[in-house]
Amino acid sequence: MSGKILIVEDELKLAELLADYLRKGGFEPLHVADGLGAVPMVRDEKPDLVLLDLMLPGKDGMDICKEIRNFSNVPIIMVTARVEEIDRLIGLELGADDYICKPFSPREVVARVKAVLRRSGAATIQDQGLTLDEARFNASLHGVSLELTAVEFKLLQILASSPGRIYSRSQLMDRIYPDERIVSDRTIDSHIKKLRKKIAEAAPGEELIHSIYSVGYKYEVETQP
Amino acid sequence: MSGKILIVEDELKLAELLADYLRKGGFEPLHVADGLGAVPMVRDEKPDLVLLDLMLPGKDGMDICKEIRNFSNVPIIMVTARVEEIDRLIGLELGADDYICKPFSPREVVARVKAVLRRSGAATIQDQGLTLDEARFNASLHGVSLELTAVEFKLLQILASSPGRIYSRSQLMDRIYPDERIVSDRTIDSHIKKLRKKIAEAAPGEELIHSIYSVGYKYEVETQP
DNA sequence: ACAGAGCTGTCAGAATTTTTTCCGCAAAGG
DNA sequence: CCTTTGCGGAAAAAATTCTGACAGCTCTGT
Repeated sequence: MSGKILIVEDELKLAELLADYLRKGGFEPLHVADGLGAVPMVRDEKPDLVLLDLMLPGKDGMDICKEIRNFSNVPIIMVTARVEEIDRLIGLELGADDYICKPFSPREVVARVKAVLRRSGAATIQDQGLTLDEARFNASLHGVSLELTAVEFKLLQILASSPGRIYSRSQLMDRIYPDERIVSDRTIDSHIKKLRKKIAEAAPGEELIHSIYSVGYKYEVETQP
Repeated sequence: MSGKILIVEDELKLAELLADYLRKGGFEPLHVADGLGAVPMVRDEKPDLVLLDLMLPGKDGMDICKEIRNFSNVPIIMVTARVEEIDRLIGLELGADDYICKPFSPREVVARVKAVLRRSGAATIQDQGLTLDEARFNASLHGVSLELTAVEFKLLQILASSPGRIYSRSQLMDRIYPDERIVSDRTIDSHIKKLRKKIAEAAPGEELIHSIYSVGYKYEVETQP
C-alpha cells in the first residue's frame, strides 16, 4: 500500500512529524502550509488522500473540503483541535471521510490513513449485479459486458461509487473533466442516454440511473417490496 | 432507510449506553450479546451498520467480520480494547471500515457511526419520524419515502429545521428563491397543499405542517395529551 | 497520409414534470 | 355580518429532461 498524501497544515513542526511517520509507513507525503494553496495542489498533484487541518490561515478548512469535493472524490481526513467539534462537522455533511482529534499520536494517524485508503482505494466497484473494474476498463452487469466508452465508464463510476447519492450535472462535469473545460449541460444528458441504452440492452427492464428533476442524476438499484 | 445499527457487544451496560446514545442520534439500535448470533442477525435484519466488539464469547470478532464480509458489504466498525491492537487489525485487512479504541466516549462512537454511514447515505435532519437527507434528496416519514419535488423538499427543509417556528410566506419565498423572483403569495399555499397531501399519504392522520392565520406556516409534530 | 469507424459535444423540438396562477368556497376574525 | 385568509381542484405557464440527428474529432489500420 503506497500513495501520495497531501498534508494541509500550518504548524510546520507538526507537518514534518506527520510527514516523517507517513514516509516510514510507506507513503509519499506532500505538504502545503496555507489554505489557499491546498485546492490547486489537489488539482495538480492528485494525491491519494488529503490530511486537512481545520484551523488554517488564509482559508477555512471546511470551505476547502467543500471545494475539493466539487471536483474530486479523493479521501479526506479532517484534523481538528477539539472532540466537540466533530459533531458539528458531521452535522455540516462536508464529505470528509474521517476525523482525527488533536492531540493524536502519529501512529494513529498512519493507521487511519491506511484504513481510509483501504476502503476507498478499491479499484473495482461491486454493487448488486454491477461490476466496474477500473484497471481493466471493463463494466459488466450480471456478467454481461457493457462495452462502455471512456466518458460513459467514468460517468457510471462516479455515480455508482455512492449509490443513492445525487450528483448535479456540474458536479459530474467537474469530475469527468479534470481540466476546467466548459461543455453544455446537455452533454451529460447525452451520455446518460447512451449509458442507459447500453444498460437496457445488457439487462432489459433494469433501471440503474435515475434522474431527479431539477437536481441531477443518481445510481440506484430498484428495490422491489 | 433511517439507520439500523447492530451492536455486537457482550457487556450489557455498555451496549445499553451505546444504544441510548445512538437512539438520541436518530438511529435505531439493535443488540446481540454473543458472537454466534451476530451473523444471522446481520442476514435477517440487514442493518445499515455494525458495531462489532472484538472480544466476544462464543466467537472471535475477527472471524465474525470475515463471515459477514462473505455475504454483505455492510459498514463495520470494530471496537477494540487497546490502541496497539489497531495496527495488527489493519495488517489483517479484515475489511472493517473503522476502528474505535476503548475506552471511548459514546458521543465519539455516534460521530464515527455518522461519518462511516455518510458514505452510503447521510441524514441531515432527523426529527421524530421525519428524515431529510439532502445528499440523496430524499425525505421519508416513518420509513416511507415522500417523493418530494425540489421546491417541496426545500420548503419542508426550511420548516423542519426549526420545529415550532413560524415562517411568513415572504420569508419562505425569500429562502426558496435565491434570486429575488416575484411570485404570488398563493404559490406557497399551493406547495404547502402538495406537501401536506404527500405527508398524509405516507402517514395518515399525522399533521406536521400547521397554518397560523394571517401569519404563516410552521412545522411541528402533534403531541398527544 | 487517408479513409473509415466510433466517440463527443451540440442543438432543437417533443415529452414530461413541476411550478405558478386562478377561482370558488369555507373558515376565521373582528 | 362582512372582510380577510386559507384550502382544494384544475388549468395555464414554465422549467427540465429526453431523443434523434449531426458535425467535428480522435483513433486505427492500411
